[in-house]
Amino acid sequence: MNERYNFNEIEKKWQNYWEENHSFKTVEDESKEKYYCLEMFPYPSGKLHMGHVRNYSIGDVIARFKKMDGYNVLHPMGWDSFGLPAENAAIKHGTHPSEWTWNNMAEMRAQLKELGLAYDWDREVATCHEDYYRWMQWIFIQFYKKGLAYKKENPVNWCPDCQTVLANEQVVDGCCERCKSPVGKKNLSQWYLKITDYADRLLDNLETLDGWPNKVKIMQKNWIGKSTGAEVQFEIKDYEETLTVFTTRVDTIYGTTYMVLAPEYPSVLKMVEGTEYEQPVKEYIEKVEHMNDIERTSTTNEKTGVFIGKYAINPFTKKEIPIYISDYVLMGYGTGAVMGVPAHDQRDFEFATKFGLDIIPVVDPGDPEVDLNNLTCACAAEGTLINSGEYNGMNNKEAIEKFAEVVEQWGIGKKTVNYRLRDWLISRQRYWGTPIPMIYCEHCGWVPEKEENLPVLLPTDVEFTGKGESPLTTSATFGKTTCPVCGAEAKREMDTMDTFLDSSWYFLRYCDPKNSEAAWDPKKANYWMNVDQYIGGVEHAILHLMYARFFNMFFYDLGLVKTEEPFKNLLTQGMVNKDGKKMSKSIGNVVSPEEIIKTYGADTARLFILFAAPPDRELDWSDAGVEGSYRFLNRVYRLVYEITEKYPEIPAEFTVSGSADKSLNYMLNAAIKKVSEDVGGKFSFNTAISSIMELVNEMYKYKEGENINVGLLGKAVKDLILILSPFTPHICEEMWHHIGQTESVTEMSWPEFDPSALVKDEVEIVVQINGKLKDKLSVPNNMDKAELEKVAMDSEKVQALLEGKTVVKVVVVPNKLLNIVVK
RNA sequence: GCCGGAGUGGCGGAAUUGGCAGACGCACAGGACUUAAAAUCCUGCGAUCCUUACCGAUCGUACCGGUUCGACCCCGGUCUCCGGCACCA
Repeated sequence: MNERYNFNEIEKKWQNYWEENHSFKTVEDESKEKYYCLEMFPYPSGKLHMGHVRNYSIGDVIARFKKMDGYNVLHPMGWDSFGLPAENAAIKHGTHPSEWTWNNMAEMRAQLKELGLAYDWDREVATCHEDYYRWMQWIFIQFYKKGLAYKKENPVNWCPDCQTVLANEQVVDGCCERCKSPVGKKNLSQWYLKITDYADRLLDNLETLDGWPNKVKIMQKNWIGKSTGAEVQFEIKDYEETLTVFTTRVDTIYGTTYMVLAPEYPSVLKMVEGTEYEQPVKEYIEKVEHMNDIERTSTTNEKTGVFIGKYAINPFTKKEIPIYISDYVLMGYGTGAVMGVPAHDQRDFEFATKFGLDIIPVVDPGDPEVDLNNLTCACAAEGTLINSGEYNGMNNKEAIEKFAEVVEQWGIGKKTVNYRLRDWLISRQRYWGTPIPMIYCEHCGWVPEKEENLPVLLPTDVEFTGKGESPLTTSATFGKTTCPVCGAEAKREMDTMDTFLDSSWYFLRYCDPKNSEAAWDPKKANYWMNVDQYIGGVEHAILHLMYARFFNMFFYDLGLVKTEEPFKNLLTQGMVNKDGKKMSKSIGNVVSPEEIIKTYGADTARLFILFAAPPDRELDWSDAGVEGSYRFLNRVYRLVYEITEKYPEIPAEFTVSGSADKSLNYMLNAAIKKVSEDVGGKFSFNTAISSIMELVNEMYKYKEGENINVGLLGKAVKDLILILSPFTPHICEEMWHHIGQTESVTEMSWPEFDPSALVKDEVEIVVQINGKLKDKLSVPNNMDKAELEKVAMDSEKVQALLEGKTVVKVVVVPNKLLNIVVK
């Protein structure tokens, strides 16, 4: 060990050591308790950013700690390597997406290794590798076989200029992010996964996820958006068809004064055909078609709509009510038809006001401030029914149940549940993704590729123009095949899968990454799953984390995994900002991990990022703060160096005696305890580090004192290195070997604290008068209440302060505090 | 609009969950070492007041109120900021 802390040399040295010794290789071992620590794998964009560094530093501390704590730790890393940027790079630079991606992965892998992350690199997976996407295709076919994958024509985002479908994320302010032209809707036949079949389980299971942040659970709950209500059928006057509405407020049905359909409602055109309403209705539908989602769903819009010339009949009042179409009703939710109750729904109120429709109050909240005959806005409050025939006086909550029963008896409706959650559109007109392993045959329709023929490989003879359909269509060979059922000539599906599918099961592939017979061996998955700790950005709170849960439930149903939920505990880390703003190229406040590692080393970068803020909070990057972390590591290094220089022989046996010894021993054991708790479960890395800093300060003080107990000091050095090692592994490995250890610090057991060292001989008691701090007393530990009270009352200071006062009461908390209440 | 979360020194953040508010670090100021600087070490560092100074006093965890011997912590209300959902019937 050098006199000076040369992080460059040290870090390379130990990274090579770990690699050569396969220090983090893991195999299944039934005799040991397992711990699966997982961080969200990155998209190989080319360079690591600080968000990655934070994410992986957190995971690394946990993984290293758990390993030292005796667990068999699985800590893998891989690449979410399919996706659009590779294709855009191909268009821009003329490189193949594959080349671009693999180059990036190599570069980022090197950066991850520079951070000294304890991964089992033998388990590395890349979703763009045929060994991976082969099983992705197999999984898709299992979905298909269970009836959970289907093809359907639906309106999707369409850029007329680029001639392609766009993902929702690629539509910015209603325009194509690449060419800026307005995005429209187009009906396309696309593949969907029936995630809605799992809506209830996805929702109900949230209750069991005790180890998840509440915030994420609520976000998923909102996203699933379950609402219970009823469907009710309305007859149409002089027309044979009926219309069914969905409502959560069937209790207000007597107040229904009109009906609205979504403009896309299938039978609207038929209903107006040949009437004077045909023209205006068509015009309105066309206008709505040209609106993007932002325009259409804005709540600030004034209500618009068109009367279609027909009347529905309210089944309860038998009154005729006019039927409109309006863009505020969405075809994709409920039935696409809504009963308009202006008195009790704000949207309906606005619509009715605009079109001069009746507003009939049917629920009286009994609130004197609400003038039911002169409403200025809809009244959504609970109350009793009025204007509701025989049901007047009934509580409206009861009426919800009652009316649902009534419509069911009449055979015109039933209680139903609706979800905001939609089926998952997984088709992408892209090249760089998993080919959907489906084949279209004239005779047999859509059939899956035979499982033994997988993978359906991505062809290499394709062009990337950024225009037209999927680049797969430009391949001379890809599309032509034969039907797996009848053998006739057939065509392959040209679309690829949404990359969110790839990332929905990678945690299972890590359990058995090289399996060529199956996606994974359930035995291995049963050993490792579920993930004990998952760590990643909160931006994945809904999509990724819900898709992965959906997949895992499906695998559970197939008997491929033993738990429904894949992630037992979840930690969502906060963003890394600079000067209070998100780091971004356009603002120019990006701090690159590369530079920091070059200037200060990986250990400093890791330490700072863990020390500067609790993991789930935002972290503001501070150059001065990094300096501070660097200074601390230098301080530790110097401490160890100086001690070993001065005391080449450290006795193994020693006794703790004298106040200085006791104080150091106390600090040492307190730090071990604190770090164990903070890293082991609370994930409060910042306070763990601060307790190590306190220990280091104490050791410096002790070292300069008299009567040095070399044995004790040596023990402190040893434990200090051990408890610091999960945070800053390189420097600790260096110091560990320097103090004469021959095994890697990563193979060591986590030190245990000695509870007796934490028992102080004397404790400080706070003396309060009327709750205000007045004095502090040093008394023997565990002094009993009565004696404590006596000692306190006898103290000069208290005596003086009590002059002329009457003591009403004395509250004593042993070993802590004493409060004298006076008048 | 609905649903969450948060508000503590100049800054990042602590506080065993009702018991010394401000640990640890950063910044700043003063000092030591040095020809000098860097590095390092030592001291101070919530506000106001009193005092020559030491000692001390009062206030202080967004704001107002409550419970309690005692409140950053519990309860009621208000404000601000952040996040999610949102014409979902």
